[in-house]
Amino acid sequence: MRNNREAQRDALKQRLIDAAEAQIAVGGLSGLKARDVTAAAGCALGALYTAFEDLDRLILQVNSRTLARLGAALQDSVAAVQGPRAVMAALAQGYVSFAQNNFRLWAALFTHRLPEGIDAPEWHRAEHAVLIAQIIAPLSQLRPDLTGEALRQRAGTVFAAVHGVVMLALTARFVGTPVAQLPGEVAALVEAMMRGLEQ
Amino acid sequence: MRNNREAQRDALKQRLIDAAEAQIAVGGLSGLKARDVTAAAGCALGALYTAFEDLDRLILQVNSRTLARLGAALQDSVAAVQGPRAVMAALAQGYVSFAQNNFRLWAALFTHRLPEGIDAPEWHRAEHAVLIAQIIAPLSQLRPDLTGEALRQRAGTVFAAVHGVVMLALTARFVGTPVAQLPGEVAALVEAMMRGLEQ
DNA sequence: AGAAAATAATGAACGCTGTTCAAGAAACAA
DNA sequence: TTGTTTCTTGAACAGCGTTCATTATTTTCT
Repeated sequence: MRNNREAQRDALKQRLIDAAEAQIAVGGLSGLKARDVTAAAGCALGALYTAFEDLDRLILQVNSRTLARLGAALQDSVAAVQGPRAVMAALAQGYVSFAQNNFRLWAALFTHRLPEGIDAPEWHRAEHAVLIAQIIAPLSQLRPDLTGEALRQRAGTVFAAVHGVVMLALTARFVGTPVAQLPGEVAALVEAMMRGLEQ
Repeated sequence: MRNNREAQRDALKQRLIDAAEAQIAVGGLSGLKARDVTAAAGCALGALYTAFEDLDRLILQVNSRTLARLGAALQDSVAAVQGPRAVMAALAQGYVSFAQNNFRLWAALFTHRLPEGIDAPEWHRAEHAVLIAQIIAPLSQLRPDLTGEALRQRAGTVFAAVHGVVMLALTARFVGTPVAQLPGEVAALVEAMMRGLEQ
């Protein structure tokens, strides 16, 4: 039965990803320990390295899940919203909420680095599109002159600007908006960008 | 001679900070190793812990230097510039340049975290004001209605937005503006924000 | 000046980390 | 069943930050 083998292997992988996700959610990326995660998954220490190349690749899987959940959350946030400006505002607030409610998993998306010289597989690279995908439609309504790569790039800049405000507010301890004012400041930023970006 | 003791102690501290700065500049925060830094500073491993409480506090000193240099660089970038919009644009470009030319030291400012539960001393906290200080004057010209804490907060948001774009462009490998387009995208963002922020 | 006390420098040793690998167990093929 | 392949195991390894008894130095006292 080859099925049995592969099934058990996949089950182990899932248990490891589950355990790693739980551990990151509680203690952040630096709280993820090989010994703890294998203990929680109910396997030996060495088994981790039969399922994944190393800890970094396991983190990749966790980040992959987080990106999927983030994409879904953003989609939900614009489900009942009409008009490009309102969509942008809703997306920004959805992003703020997700970052707050999934703080350590969200932070792991941006703080994790593969070892020098190794880059992430293409499928994972592609998953990051969810961060920008939903910005493109409303942006192109506001700026019909932008198309293709230029549009995509401007969408990336809009995302990065909002992300910067959220990131500094939630993680930097010296600069950054107080969390209580975060939704308001993000709203103001998005509105200003939209007004300014309109031709 | 109490002077001699203190002088030698201070000299050791300086050598350690120098060595740590050099090491971070080359290999990033994760490239900073206690054994390497003490070897480069010409002292024993244990001596580091007579000069600083731990490696984190040594990094704090390096970040302190970087912030001072960044502050000076921003000041230089607006030295011969007139008008609030032009000052904002110059500050943003100065920030982009500094981040590019001092990449790993700049990144250390935002990636370093003290151990959970320990927060940075007030003097270091205060040093981060340089990131926002120069934004306040031109912003208050564009928005005379904003004063005091509200003005300072909006300045923080403007900084965070620019920082986000620079950060994602230089460090995130999946999203973010290509470095070649970074100055242009930042310029567009700042202009849009300024246009949008004007009442 | 020399002796005593206080302080700093030293590097082996500790505990923790991610990762490996020889040995054993389990699953498959004959 | 028997032989072969595959996976699992956890002790062992190398590297890390940090500590601490020991040694060396500097300062203070007489």
